[in-house]
Amino acid sequence: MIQEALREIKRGCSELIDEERIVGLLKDYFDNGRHYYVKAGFDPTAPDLHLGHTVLLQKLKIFQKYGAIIQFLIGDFTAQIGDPTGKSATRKVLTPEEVKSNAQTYKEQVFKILDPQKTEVVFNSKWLDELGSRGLLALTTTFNVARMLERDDFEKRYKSNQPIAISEFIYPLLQGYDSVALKSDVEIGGTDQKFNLLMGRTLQRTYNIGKEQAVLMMPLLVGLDGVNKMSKSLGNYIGITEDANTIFAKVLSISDELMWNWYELLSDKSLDEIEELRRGVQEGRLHPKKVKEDLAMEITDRFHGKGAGLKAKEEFDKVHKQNDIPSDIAEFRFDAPIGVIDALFECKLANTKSEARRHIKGGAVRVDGEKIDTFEMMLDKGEYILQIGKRKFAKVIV
RNA sequence: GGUGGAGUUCCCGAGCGGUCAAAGGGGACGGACUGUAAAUCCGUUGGCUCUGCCUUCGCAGGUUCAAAUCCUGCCUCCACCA
Repeated sequence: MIQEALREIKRGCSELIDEERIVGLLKDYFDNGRHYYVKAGFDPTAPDLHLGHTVLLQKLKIFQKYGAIIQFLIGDFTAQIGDPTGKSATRKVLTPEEVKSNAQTYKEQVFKILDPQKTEVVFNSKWLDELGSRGLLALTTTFNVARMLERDDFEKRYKSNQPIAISEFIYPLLQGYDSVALKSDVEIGGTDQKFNLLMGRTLQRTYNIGKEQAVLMMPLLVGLDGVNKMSKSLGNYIGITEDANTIFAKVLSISDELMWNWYELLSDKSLDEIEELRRGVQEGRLHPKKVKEDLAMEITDRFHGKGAGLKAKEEFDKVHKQNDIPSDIAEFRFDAPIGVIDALFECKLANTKSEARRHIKGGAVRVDGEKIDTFEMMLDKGEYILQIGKRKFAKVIV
């Protein structure tokens, strides 16, 4: 029982520190029904979650299955500093209203995965505000610069004479202090958080709270491009509030190779089931596309309710396999005959008229399914289906 | 506070008086091939009333027939020294 739980907990993780501690917690839960606390911190500056964030959420869900109470920490105080992951050090300070509204958004999105009954949403300003200068000073004396520089990012910047703000040194301390205040038993986070996560252990020891949190690190989800980590700024992401058809289509667009990684990190399927799928594909019994569709449907269902995935798949097949037009394309009406180029522009299929021309020249434009090769075509009274490429459609009524 | 360097089209990065809407790469978008996958190959990548015209090379002026390229001032970023 414990072994099975442990296996699920470790699934996909890149590193687990203090496995014995986890085993102990699980044992206590199975034997005595005692709950324990698993902490995960989130930044309130970016309330829109994408699939990358859900890797952690999936993991938290598994913990909930095995007796954990989740401490869903919203770092409203620490957001004022900004985690020093190499980017710009200064950040916009959020107003309390903004934090509140972002937190609300979080809750709505997060509870699509987590069980609210087993989750506590907490804000670190609660105890960090109270800490005061005195407390902060005390906190800083527990650590020293040399050790702070052990952190990869700091070390690199220090050696290459890049600036490091003092406040950036404070950040890991505060995050670690969160674990002291919350008395967390486990903290999970991305691999990029290793230093901060370990700080929680160190400080729990320093402050003598009688336990040291285990640390579970998850790899960063690789984005749609198959190369970089999923991030909004790189545009290789799937937002969990995106519509069902988009989510489905985006998942289906990842490479077969990446699919297995996503299965491990995002699917509710057991490791055995996934292994079986993999073998099936290897032996040619299963078409990789079919396997990927299942994953796409599972993920779509997760955010849009059961059945949404299947619907999205049907819509997808309708558009692509049968070369049919989608069922919900935008309609545009014009009072007078209009040239194709203007029509493409007005229907927003092309951002500029020059772009419209280029697409025609490149053979990408179809009117009612017929490829056109002239700029001069006029759309007289009637209905037309305009199309650029395979997926951009518009209906024109003159 | 002092000294030196840099700001180019979505990004990186060449260009250093005309042949520059600006090399090359990346990304993006289109085409072929497929499973609208990946990989690969090809094309496009400032705007428009499109064989031409207009606006772009940090900002503002100036020199010149002609400037991204030269000069002046300003702004911003960075490095080194203090």
